[in-house]
Amino acid sequence: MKYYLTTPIYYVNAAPHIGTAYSTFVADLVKRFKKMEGFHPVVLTTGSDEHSRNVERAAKAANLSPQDYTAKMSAEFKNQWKHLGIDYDHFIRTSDPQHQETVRDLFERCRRNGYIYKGAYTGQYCVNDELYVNEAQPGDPCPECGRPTETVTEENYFFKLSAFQDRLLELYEKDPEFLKPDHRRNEIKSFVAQGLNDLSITRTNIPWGIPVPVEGHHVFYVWFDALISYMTAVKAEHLWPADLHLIGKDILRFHAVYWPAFLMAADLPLPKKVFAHGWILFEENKMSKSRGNVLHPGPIADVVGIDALRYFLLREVTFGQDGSFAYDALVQRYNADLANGLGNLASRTLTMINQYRDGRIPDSAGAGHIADAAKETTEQALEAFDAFNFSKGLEVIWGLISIIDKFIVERAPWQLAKDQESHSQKLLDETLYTAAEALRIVCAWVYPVMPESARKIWSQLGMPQPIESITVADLHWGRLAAGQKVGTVSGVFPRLDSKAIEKMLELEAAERERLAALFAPATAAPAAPAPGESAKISIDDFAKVDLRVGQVVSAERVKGADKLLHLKVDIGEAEPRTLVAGIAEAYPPEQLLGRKVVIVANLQPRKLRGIESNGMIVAASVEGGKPVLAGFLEDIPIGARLK
RNA sequence: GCCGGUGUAGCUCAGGUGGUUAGAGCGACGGUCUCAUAAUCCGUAGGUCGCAGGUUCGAGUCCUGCCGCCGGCACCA
Repeated sequence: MKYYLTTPIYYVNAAPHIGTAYSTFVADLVKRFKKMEGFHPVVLTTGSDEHSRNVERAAKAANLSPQDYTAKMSAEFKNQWKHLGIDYDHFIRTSDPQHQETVRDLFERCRRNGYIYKGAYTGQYCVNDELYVNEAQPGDPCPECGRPTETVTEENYFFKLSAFQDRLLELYEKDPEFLKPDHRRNEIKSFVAQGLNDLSITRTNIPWGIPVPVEGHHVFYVWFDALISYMTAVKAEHLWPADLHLIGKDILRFHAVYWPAFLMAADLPLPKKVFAHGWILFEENKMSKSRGNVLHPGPIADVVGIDALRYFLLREVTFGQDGSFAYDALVQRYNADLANGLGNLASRTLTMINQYRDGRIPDSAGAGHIADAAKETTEQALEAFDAFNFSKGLEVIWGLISIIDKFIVERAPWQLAKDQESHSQKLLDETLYTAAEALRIVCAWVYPVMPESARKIWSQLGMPQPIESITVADLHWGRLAAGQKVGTVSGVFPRLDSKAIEKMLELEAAERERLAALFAPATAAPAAPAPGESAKISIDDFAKVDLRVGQVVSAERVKGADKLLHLKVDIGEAEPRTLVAGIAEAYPPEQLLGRKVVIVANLQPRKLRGIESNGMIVAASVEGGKPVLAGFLEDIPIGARLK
């Protein structure tokens, strides 16, 4: 039976980081595990999502054509995955020519079934997130990224998403396996239950995209073209539907709502499962470009090894929930679990076989209670891995390592070796066989998570069969052949010292420089404004903004809104200005009383929650962080203008 | 504001349908063996099980209220 799984098709506006690597590591693990379980073929698709106005602009900023820019970016992804040992089968680029055909086919199918219509859209659009902001006013910032939205008016094709509300709800209800983890399914259920709006799926005036059939000047909306790449990749092999889409929680809605609706509309089979994992935080904080705390997998892998990074992420983070990466936690877990645990067990077991049995696996059935423990371990680990609960599975497997270590101490083979009595020698045989056989089983279990390290231990055990071909049958006790010659013993996980962290920090800094250089605008080119950056303005432009010093005279929360404060600010006019500011989460109202703040005095009035806001309070903010108000160190009279 | 989740030893977390002294791993401390990567193994850790009530012979385990944290939606920057 085949098994087809996918990673997200990664958006090419940033180089791969530890978050994208995480998704991809898990996909690689699942692929190897499913192979062990006997699925055939097991096929993994990854790729790059390359269309959109934003990509087009980024390309322009780098003084490259979209083709060249995306080629460079997708090559970077491919290089990273190669460097990280990812065993993927297909790398699909949404700009691949064969992909156009699939997209058009999907569109035609939907249209033939009556789920596409032409309509006009006027509204706010965020270039950065490819997002239409339905209820936004002109000039409003994007709810996702905070960048200003742009007003667009387009005649577009719409997808009748609203027609699928019931069928989607029925899907979630009838097939709980479709969407995991459970709490994500509940979120999506309540989202869909609130009602769905039709979706504009084409764009005009963007040359960089897949042209809509017949309509030369339309291209497809990036999500309409991206999701279907999962099908393009395996069209020739007829592997659709996918058995698993691994995604991050940030793109859940596209995969759990839009995607199945598109497929329903086209009369195509639905994927079997969508699993949304959480984010990898850096020491409890969200990683983001603007915070400058994005970590990359290469520098970490170069110091501790790819496998150790994989192990850490999978063991430390409960799959499906957010998890935290920290250098010291990585080093600690490496030393405790890999060096002292698995590495040391392999080392002591193989060394004893060399010393006491001349490097040959002794003839014995092994100790029964350890065989039982191994069987129990396998059962529990299988259950955990099948449920995508990798941290639990690894915990169970490490439990067996602990049992063997204890068993070795109880039997004290170094004592038995001194006694030439046949009883002792037989017990020594049994002890060594037991340890080696249990190690073999642990090693087989470790393979999907840490392929290279498992391969090393496997070969040190002298196993004739390549580890890539093992199956669940190899997890049974007694498959280790007596008389087999073990290989040369060498440490698989050398202990790390504190210098490892310094080294990783150094390499991370170097990696950031490399990536910055790679994606920097070409030096000779005139610097076009990139998204998030600002174009230069003249002093006259600046003079248009009336910034004033004001003093807060009253502040209260706006009922029914978490983030809004209703403020009255004295800026030296007859009456204090009334304004509404989204700073309630950062500043309790009483803390603001009497505070001097900076106000944009000539902003167009706007009603928020029924209160007319006449101006704006100036605050600095970072993505995902709370706003911080601008203020003055010296005293300054109310009403003073900033210029 | 609405909906959902969650709050247990320094850290990460287990603790179906309520029942003797609340557990594991890691870290820390003490001890031990010597095959092994100063590893292993053994022992110790006295934690108001968020707070306050309630049901019950008996509650981390059920109910109510409150507080904190997280997520989704709304709202918003």
